[in-house]
Amino acid sequence: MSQKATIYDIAKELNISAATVSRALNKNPKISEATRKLVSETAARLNYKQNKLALSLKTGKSNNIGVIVPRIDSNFFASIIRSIEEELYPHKYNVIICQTNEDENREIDNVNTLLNAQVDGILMSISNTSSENDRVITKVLEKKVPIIFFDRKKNIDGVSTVTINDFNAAYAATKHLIDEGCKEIAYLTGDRSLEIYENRYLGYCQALKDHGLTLNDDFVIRTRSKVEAGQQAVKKLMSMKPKPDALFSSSDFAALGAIQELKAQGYRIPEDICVVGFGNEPFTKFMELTISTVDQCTTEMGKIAAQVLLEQMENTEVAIEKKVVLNPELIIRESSSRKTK
Amino acid sequence: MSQKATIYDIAKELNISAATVSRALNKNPKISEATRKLVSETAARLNYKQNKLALSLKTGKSNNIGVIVPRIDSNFFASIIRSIEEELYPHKYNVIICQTNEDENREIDNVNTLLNAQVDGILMSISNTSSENDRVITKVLEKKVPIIFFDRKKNIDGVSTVTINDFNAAYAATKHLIDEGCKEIAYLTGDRSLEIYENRYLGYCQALKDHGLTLNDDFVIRTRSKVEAGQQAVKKLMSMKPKPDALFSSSDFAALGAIQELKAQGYRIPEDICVVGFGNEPFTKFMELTISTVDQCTTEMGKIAAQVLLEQMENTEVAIEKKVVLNPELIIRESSSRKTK
DNA sequence: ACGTTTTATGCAATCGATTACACAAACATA
DNA sequence: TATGTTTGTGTAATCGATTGCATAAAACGT
Repeated sequence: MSQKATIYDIAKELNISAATVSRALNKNPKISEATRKLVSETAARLNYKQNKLALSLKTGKSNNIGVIVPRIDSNFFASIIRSIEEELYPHKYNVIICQTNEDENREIDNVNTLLNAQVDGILMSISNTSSENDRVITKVLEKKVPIIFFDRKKNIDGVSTVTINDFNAAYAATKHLIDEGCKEIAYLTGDRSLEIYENRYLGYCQALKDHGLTLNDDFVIRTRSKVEAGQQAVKKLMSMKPKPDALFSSSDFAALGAIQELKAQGYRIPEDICVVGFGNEPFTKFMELTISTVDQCTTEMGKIAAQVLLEQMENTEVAIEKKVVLNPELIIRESSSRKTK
Repeated sequence: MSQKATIYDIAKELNISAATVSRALNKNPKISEATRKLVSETAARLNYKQNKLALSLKTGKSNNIGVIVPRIDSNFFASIIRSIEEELYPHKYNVIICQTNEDENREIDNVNTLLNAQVDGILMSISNTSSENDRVITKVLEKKVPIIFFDRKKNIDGVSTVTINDFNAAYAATKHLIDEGCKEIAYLTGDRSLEIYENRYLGYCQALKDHGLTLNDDFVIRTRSKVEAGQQAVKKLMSMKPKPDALFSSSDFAALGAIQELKAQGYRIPEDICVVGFGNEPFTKFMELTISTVDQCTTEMGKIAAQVLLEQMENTEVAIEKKVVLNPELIIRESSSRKTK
């Protein structure tokens, strides 16, 4: 009986037309008070729920937006997604999430799925830099579906981006280490084909240069964002001569692994070697030895990305291209504070 | 030009009917090879994407499922959601996420929004126990939309659930503390109007009883899942006489706060007091002093919840009610290991 | 009492895809 | 040659809601 009621069911029940029911439910002033009341009572009685699919088909607006990230079970992305959902909720948009697992094919598939689903916009943190990828993004733009990159971006005409200033962040972190008296600063980098990692690398290099230190290529180690990878990196680094007296990691997880391995090898932190991570993962402030890191303003990033998207969805005609760059904050904690010790 | 192409655009282009185009795209064998080729070429050229909204309206299946959680930026929920998405992805379902922030009205609103959006099923971790809530769930069931509770459930006829055995977990944790020689075991509890917390409490009580210890009500403290709350609780507990010699917390965060405060007060862990948390948050194994905790098998929970939902979506007629209970694992680490020390 | 507004409602097209049914053309069979 | 069968397409209805246009009924003016 109660299954899914439509406006036709209500219309039949009351012997009126579906058009009248539709108008009554939408509080169209042309409908008499008496009818409106009858309709809304009947709707409630039949457990009527408006079918948004039908509405979307008619209006061409699904009120769904898609979010594509490498994975959601990382504090960074989870926090951004939370923020996006919070920002979009009052505007009645639903959030569809897709994970790529850093897989190019899945990324492309996700974009196509979202287009098929007729999302009104896409928020995306890209995970690879292939040109096949570019082609898909271009198709999105051709369909006038606004798309916005956050954090991990790529420069494509017409795509707005919301990122942090990775260069400045890395520069500040490196300078901080120099200020603490470190001279042999190693750097654990992520995949530099991604802009964020390239920019962090450049910030690191520039800070060294500006302070009269020379870049030692052996001190730059490609490290996955894993505890074990940090441990490995330290094993390699501490067998070099000279040894580093500071470590800047583009990942908090690698920084943690590094710290664990350093301690295991008997080094004192920050006395013998200072460590700074990146990401402000929750654990960095929970540790016995709190870890210095860079906060990536996830809440703000999600919020602003959503806002920029909202703007563009209202303004489908003009393709405004916005490039928002947030300024991340260097959080200095025990792992790199020699002076206050 | 390229905006959104429909099968009608393709039909016009080739001077054939939309029906033929539809059949060709669906590889209907009645369509000649020649036509099929022409159609798919034209579709590609026009950047055609099937409009799933129209399809969904026709078939009554949206291929979207909704996930409702208190918030997604917690490791627990993020990890479950990841698992759900991974499980549903091969089945071509999209995941719409909703956060309640533990707010009853928002929870109800989310359910209604999902119904309006015509989701094919709902996965939900409830955050309150009002009866208004019950009524809404009942309406979902009337519409034959399968709904499944995970972790935080509520007993409602026709609703399948996937949970962990909180009673056993708490029992095992408490017994472990007893085995370590603890006799005055305090317990930090969450909101006991939620089943999970009530069951953990009962497990704790039963373990005490079975081992000849008496329950001391003063040792049971309502504590939010926050570091600060754990600190507060310890301040209260350690000023009692007798003091506890063990602490079982229903939250890892509270356990962490407790440990910090205990150390600040000069207590040794686990020598003076043992601590066990709950949740297996990432930081528990990263700490200098690793924290014993209960793993809630998030990956499995998400996976199984998704599987149960898939089953029920295929079987809309028969309302199978499944109650899956996973067995969580007690992970013993340094914060409660006296013997191995 | 008759034209003119106003008010409230119905009709029918539309959004984009699917599909039962109909049917023409080509080919096979008797 | 007449009839049956196969093959490939087209016609039109359908999913559920909205909305421009038409119109009947009521209210009003003179």
